[in-house]
Amino acid sequence: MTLYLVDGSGYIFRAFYALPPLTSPKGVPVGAVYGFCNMLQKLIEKVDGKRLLVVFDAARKTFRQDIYPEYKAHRPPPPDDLLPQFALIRKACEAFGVPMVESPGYEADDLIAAYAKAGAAVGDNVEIISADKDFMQLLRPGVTIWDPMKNKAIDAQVVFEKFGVEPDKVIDVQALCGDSSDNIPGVPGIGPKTAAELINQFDSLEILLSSIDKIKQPRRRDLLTQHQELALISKLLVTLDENSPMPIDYADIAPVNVNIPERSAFLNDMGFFSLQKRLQSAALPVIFSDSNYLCIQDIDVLKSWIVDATAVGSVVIDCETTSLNAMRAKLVGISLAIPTDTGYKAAYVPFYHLQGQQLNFMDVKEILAKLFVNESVLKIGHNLKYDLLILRNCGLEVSTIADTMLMSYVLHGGEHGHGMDELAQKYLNKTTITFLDVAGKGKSQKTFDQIDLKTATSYAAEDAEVTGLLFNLFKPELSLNKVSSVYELTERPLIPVIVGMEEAGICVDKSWLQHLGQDFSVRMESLVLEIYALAGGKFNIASPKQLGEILFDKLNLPGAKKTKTGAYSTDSDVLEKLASQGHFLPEKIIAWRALAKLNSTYVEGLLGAINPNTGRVHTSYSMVGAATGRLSSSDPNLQNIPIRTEDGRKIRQAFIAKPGHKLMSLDYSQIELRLLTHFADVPTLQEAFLNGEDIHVRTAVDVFGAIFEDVTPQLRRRAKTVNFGIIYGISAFGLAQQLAITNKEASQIINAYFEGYPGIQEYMLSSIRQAREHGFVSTVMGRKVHISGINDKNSMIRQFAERQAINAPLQGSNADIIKRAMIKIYEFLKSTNTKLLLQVHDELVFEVPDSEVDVVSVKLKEIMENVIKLKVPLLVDIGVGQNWGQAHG
DNA sequence: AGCTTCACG
DNA sequence: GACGTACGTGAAGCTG
Repeated sequence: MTLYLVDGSGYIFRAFYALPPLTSPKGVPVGAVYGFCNMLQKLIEKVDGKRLLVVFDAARKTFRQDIYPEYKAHRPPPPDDLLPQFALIRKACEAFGVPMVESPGYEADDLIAAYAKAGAAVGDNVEIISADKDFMQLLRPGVTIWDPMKNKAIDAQVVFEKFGVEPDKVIDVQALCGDSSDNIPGVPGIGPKTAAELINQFDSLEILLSSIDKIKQPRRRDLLTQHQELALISKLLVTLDENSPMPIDYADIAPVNVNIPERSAFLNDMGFFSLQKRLQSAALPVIFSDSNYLCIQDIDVLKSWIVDATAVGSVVIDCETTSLNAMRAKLVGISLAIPTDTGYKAAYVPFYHLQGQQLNFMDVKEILAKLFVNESVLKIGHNLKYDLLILRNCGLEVSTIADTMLMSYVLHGGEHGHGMDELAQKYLNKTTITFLDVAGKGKSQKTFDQIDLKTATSYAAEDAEVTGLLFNLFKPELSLNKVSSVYELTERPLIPVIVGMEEAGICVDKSWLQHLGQDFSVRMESLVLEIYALAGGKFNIASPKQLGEILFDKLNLPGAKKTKTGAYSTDSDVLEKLASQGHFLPEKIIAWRALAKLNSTYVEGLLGAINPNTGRVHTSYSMVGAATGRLSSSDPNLQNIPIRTEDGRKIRQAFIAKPGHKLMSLDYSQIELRLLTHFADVPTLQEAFLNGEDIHVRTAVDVFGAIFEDVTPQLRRRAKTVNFGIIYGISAFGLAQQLAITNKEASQIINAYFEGYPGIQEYMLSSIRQAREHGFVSTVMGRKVHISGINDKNSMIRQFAERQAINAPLQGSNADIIKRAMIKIYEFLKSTNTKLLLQVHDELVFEVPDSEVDVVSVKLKEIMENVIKLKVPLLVDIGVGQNWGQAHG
């Protein structure tokens, strides 16, 4: 048995100073209470049936003041914001069902010592939850200490580092060196180092005092002789009273007994919504089938399942294939799950496994096709975008869909990932069989068609069942959490749009890429020779480690910076600084790196990504990749095709329209700054956007105080940097870095910005406040982006979260707007021969028949600009050309 | 597998 | 008083 003893009073003070100030909806300061509840919950999760006792100080006056009136006398009274939190923390203990004790005349520390002794007496383990050094004296076999703020154990080694002695001698050292924070006098003139040395030599204070004549140093001898009394009193003061009275008998400490309604009421009262939500989603009763999944090998059995699914009105589907890349994958089987009274029944229908008795796919297809297009049967899937693409490539269409991955995304975006294995663990308390479990990993990894039917069934059917159970769980949550509209109007209708884009792919000019590859390679070869000559020898230019050593050890160039792992940094910031000082080697490295990047990532990457069947490149969009609501693109990533340099634009020119067509690009102009203007309601910026002004020039005027006609390109660029900085949740340091100015100058610019654009600072503060109070921020469409770490005690983590809170509504609203535009455009394009091919966050790329260019472009622009009515107009720029380079303008 | 660097919005 | 930051992604090569 373990007893956990929480130093409640100590924790309150530490939490109060370590955590950011937080107020409840009623305006009561609750920062320390929040920290306390979190800590308590973590403990309760860990404790699991064992016992927990929170110990408080009863009042300021204790027996120690009788011995020594000055004890803790200089301590200021607790700050006003902390006072009301003492009572709230006691309420928190009640709400969490945790017993607590206090005893008049004794400090929490004494009670903890007494309970620790009682625990040791009956052979229990005792863990003290506190970072207070005064507990170190209690450390012994059976008694451990845990620092709840730093989340680490305080063991004998930590004690030795602090006091220079073993735990059992700590009080002797404290008696000698005293403690200014508690006003314990000790022996004046003796510090911790000397104290430890003396105690290690003499073993205890008493032996030391009786052997003063053995001390060689005359000064120490005098001090000790003169202040013997003080030393003995100090020892009394620091020694915890193991015999203090225990208000609850050791044997009667009740196990934790949570009263859930009471806890909910308390947490809601405090405004701790994120904690409340976390606790609600824990411990849900979910019934799994007996895991005796059926492998369907008989056509009549399959038919009966379809009858069932049709009768119930919903079915989970999950395709098993040979590849994660949907455009290259071959379908080998489909699992199904159908709701029952208690949960789901699940089965697997294999047809293209290499071994085992299976149905003929043509027969299966015929039966499933009817089910899939039946609009009164809901087809549920996890990442249905993938399954829809696979099925479409087999000639199967699916209507009326629900996607548990997207449900998780709108409910829990920013909280955690949305993979099925992770969700099953988190929400169903179920460890699923993973693909790696059945297929192995590395070179010997099997494809799914090589898996035996029994194993395949247990994996595939389980996935279908899990998906069904997740659907049951998430569906009611959507409206409870007010995210139904994001799910129904944005995420779900986007699925077929993305399927269409991935299926369409885009044409790349193979011979142009090969030509570019040649050109880049030749230029790299000559750079390599120059680099070796400048470096005085051969080395691997692609190795940052070797490069760093050459630049900073061998050539002793200035400005060496270290990365967080201690290696030399050789990133472009560093190299460019060196190059600007006239060093040739860094300049050549920069040039080589640019070409190496273009060659490997783009020339070779894109050539390798051409699908042999379609001759086009098909990216895969992740609908849940970015917490803010953005899409992400991979395999290959077509959202980071170069454009900023001349060589880079040559890569972009490789994306071409098919014969008789043009590529057309429509992008939202300054959409995030417009959104900021909308959210912050800044009159001058609204006016500037209404008048179609150059917004960065305007900023130069408003913030730098320039005259409109005098804004140079350089000044405009600086203003642009500031505008971007604002969107990113500006910090003086970050802006200073970016503009190569001092922190002070950067702060002045930021202040000028806040003054010139009233509303901006309020927007930032309200975003941060919302994140603190609710754990998420919201976009224009009501998407929630959860922000974690906003209440963290570590200021770095906290400030990072604050910048996220500022940026996420802007980035996320942009994502919402373009997604809604894509959905509307998809409907419109059904009546044309134009296809939407790519999305790059604020840009859409289309392949348009030459004859449709004029008509379609007007309509697309209109749709995009009118997705939503903001306090500023949305503006879309259009470009058309034979390739993406031309189209982007 | 983690780190570093760099491509984009 | 020190710390170490601009927001969001994915891919490639090196290193251990």
